[in-house]
Amino acid sequence: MGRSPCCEKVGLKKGPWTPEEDQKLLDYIDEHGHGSWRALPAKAGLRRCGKSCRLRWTNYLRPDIKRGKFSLQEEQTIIQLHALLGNRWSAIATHLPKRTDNEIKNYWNTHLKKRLAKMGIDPVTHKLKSDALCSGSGHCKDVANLSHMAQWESARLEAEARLVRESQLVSYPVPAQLISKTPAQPLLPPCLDVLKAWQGVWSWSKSMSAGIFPIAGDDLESPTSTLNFPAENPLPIQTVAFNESTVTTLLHDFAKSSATSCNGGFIKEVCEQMPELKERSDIDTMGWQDMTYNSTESAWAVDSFRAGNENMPLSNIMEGFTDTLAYNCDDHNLMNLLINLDNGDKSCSGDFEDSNKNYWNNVNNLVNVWSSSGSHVF
DNA sequence: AACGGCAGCAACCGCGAGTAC
DNA sequence: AGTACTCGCGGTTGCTGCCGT
Repeated sequence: MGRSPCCEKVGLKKGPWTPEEDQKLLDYIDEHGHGSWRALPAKAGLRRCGKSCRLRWTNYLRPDIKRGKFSLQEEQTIIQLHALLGNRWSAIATHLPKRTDNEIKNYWNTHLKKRLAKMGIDPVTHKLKSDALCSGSGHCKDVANLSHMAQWESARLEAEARLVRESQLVSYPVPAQLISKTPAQPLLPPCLDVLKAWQGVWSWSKSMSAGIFPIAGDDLESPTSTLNFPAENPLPIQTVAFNESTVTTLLHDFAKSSATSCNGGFIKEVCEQMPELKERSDIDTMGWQDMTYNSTESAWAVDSFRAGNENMPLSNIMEGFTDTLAYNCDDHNLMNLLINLDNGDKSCSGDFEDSNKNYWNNVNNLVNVWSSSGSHVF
């Protein structure tokens, strides 16, 4: 049996909505709520299919929609989130209050994508097509660091999103001591620390290279970025803030996602390389050591990662570490561990040492923040 | 004024995930 | 467990208005 049509095609109106139709839809939803979209058109006296009604409502008629020109801040956010999340418009829209995914998608396709392309930035990878701007400034190293952080942030967004979902379905097996130490935190909006750090880079690059991201054309001079850093110290220490539940989920995912090459013992080993984590009895309590990936039981976790990161294999989260740490001579133990895991042929080079120290410091900061307060920073 | 090209955007389509039965 | 159904998402289409010739 084939797929049933969403509605009877015959006799239903298509195309642009008239003001009368809009009013009918508004009146009905105002009085009854939308309920079943499939049943709505008949009840509301509309000769439209339910899908069309839902789209009209969510993209146009809903009262909490902001229309009109995108602000510079919104443009920045879209570009940054697109770099993190790709074409996941609904996910991007959750970070832009009152904007719909459709509107953001259209704006990206008609404005931002072209603008980036014109500037020599690949709108898919968000990388410069030429490395001319990288020479001598060290900026590319910072961008590379942020790329690693972006991977973390992407994973964190995924984890937080799933926590939100799962909190409504099942109780996640978070250890009691974690729960008791975790202050109540709002689930939304998430703290986009990487974005803020990124804005710092963006702000810095504006002053240094006359606008590597001239997002809004000539009006770039209007200072809308929230962070500015002097050129002699362009990058702040980017503290990545995870709340405890998020880290729990993240590590949980690592254990699962890395299980093809190792079991959950990897997590334990990683944690033991980090003094702050080593002291945490939660690690054993959480049973990482026993975890292995089971495609039947744990498919949901893998899918969750993959769903939004088709271009970023699961192993890339790990690679984010291996790439960084493999160049950091100060982290031999963990480096070797990760190299072995990755089966890569990385050699230790000093070229990236400074910037990667910063990155590794940031990861340690993450742990510090986690251990000390569990609260978001910034 | 007429025409064609183009950009912007609303709306549609097909698919996948989740859910009810 | 299998099937049908609903909903949401992302890609794509096509209408509309603007602009240049």
